[in-house]
Amino acid sequence: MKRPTQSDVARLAGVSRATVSYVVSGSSDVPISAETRERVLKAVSQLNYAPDARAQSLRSGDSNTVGLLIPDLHNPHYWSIVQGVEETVREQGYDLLLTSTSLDPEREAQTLAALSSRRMDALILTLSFLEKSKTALTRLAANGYPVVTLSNTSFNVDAVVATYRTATAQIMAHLLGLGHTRIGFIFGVGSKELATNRMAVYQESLTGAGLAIDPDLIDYSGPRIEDGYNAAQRLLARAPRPTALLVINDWLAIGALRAVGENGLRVPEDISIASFDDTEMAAYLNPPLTSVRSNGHELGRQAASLVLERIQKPGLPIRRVQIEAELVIRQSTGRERSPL
Amino acid sequence: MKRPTQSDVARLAGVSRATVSYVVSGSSDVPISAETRERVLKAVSQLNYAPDARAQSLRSGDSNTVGLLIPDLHNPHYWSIVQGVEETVREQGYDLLLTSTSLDPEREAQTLAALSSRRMDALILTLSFLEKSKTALTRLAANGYPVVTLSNTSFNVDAVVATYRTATAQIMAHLLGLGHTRIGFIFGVGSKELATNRMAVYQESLTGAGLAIDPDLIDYSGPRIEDGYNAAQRLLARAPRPTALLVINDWLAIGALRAVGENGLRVPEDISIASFDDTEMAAYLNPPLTSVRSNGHELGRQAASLVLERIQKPGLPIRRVQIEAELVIRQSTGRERSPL
DNA sequence: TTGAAAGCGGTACCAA
DNA sequence: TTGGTACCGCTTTCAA
Repeated sequence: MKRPTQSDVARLAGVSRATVSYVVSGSSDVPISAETRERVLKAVSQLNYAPDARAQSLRSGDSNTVGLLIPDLHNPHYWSIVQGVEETVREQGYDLLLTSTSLDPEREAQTLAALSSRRMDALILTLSFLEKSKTALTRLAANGYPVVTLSNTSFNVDAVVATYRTATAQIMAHLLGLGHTRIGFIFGVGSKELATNRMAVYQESLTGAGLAIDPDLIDYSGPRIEDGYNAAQRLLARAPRPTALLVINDWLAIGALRAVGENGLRVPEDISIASFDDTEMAAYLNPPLTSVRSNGHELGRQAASLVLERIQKPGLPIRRVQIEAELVIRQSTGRERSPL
Repeated sequence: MKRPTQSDVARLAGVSRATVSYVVSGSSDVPISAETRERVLKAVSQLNYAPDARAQSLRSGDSNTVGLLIPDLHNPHYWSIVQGVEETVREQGYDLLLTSTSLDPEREAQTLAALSSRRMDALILTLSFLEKSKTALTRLAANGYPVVTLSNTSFNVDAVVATYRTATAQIMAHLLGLGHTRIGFIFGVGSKELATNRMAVYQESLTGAGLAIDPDLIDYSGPRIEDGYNAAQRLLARAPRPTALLVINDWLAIGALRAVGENGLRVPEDISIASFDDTEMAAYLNPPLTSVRSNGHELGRQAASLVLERIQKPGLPIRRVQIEAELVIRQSTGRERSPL
């Protein structure tokens, strides 16, 4: 049993396909007699007809769909981005095509190409492998196709970027100010290209304070919550152990928090923990997490707005929205006073 | 600057459109001379041509897209479902169209209708408002369209359901066995239709133990983390306060955990907390959460597999996969011993 | 081995 | 106020 088409409706109502189209689309500029409209509508509901969005899209040129590429569905920070995007595009009558690359560089490039086939009205990308995806991206954006990236790229497309420089300097100053001199860094990021400036500021702050950079205190882990746990375990096994842990995101910080607890250490009395993202749960953890707020939800909303606006006005110049991350101090950081 | 079409490639390569189609699709059953293929491929890359997926879909009948409807993007449980689905469909070469209804009954029904227009190859639905969405759903599934629901419905479609009965009875027995007689229930669920059996078992267990059902101990809250926090605050304000809190999901449990902490109570010494879902973070919270595992990731995978299989074999009988939720006891529950 | 042409299900212009 | 029809970009017979 096939789905009914416009023709089926037309036949049943005894009108032409054009008339069905007029009635169904409700275009007010084509006058249709009340009587005809009635008949068509009856046929529509009788057959349970719904126009084929693909055909409409093919003909009209737009698909009412926005594509979103996310590196990793495990990280709550990305969820909040998705939320922001989904909300915003939906408000404007668009649907969301979601793709994740599972942090696989090959897949990221492939996916970019695949997305191009779908002729969506716009694309929102949180790229992880900038170098690798460069060609595909520039190709996509070449003809003024609405694309916005949420990564700190230098590509010639609209961008919404969270800038971590200042906030990272602040969190380091905060920790240093509390007397911490051995600050571990759990750097579990999908691709190192991504958070380089946070790493840079971490190191600058250390040397700026006259401290040496101890490679043993930097742990490159995976992106899963247990990776954060394991990284923290490794770091805590150092002697002397770090008295503060900077964690690349809240998700891993949860794992770190657990590891710390299992080692019989209290936060913040024995060890301080600070992280990035400040996702919704950060304030509710035990203890509430000191975190650098990057506000994924807002990033998502901004990105969606930008790209939706570009659909309307293709002539717009390239825009670059900076959202300053902001340090939120809670109870997971405190004065250094552990005997070691 | 428009995107190049098949015709453009054909013209540049000096062949017919059909030939381009053959080469691009790489269909081995149509022999193409190496020389021609070469020419076409060169034209393709020169023009940067990518076939229009909408046209392909319109013509060939399938869209390689699976739709997923989720009630609430805030709840991590749903995220794990999304993950499972996304992974699975992607493995099979499908894309994912994600829609959330933000727990709005009207939107749920509308969305269902809208999804129907898109002629996706299959639909995976986690409905919240069963009664309200009934018509739209049955209409959708009417013609053997591949639909699977993750809700405990009686509709005549494939279903993957987590059954909570046994596990809920177990968790109640667990709490009761620990000596708790005042067990609060934070019931922050999008739609009450959904978790009725958990509520039923909660009440049955109470009466089964010779305990009265105290309506003051049941808090109907919202689905956000702060709703869990507020609900717990309200419950803790009762006199005498509950000595255990059963929370409808991990997300709200995080909020509850915080509220408990702010009241100066220790978990589990002063109060026990147990919840549902056992999302990834449950084991890492402080203390690790006793939770009923419903395994969203697995639910998502199963649902996707089911529906993908149905695409292949439309004749399959309706299937109903039950996944038994399973009690995972951790450190957030302990013996009742508070002086009150 | 390649090309011509008929659709897939709509939209929108032009005529009637 | 309604109908005829060209076309969106592709796939797939059928012929050549």
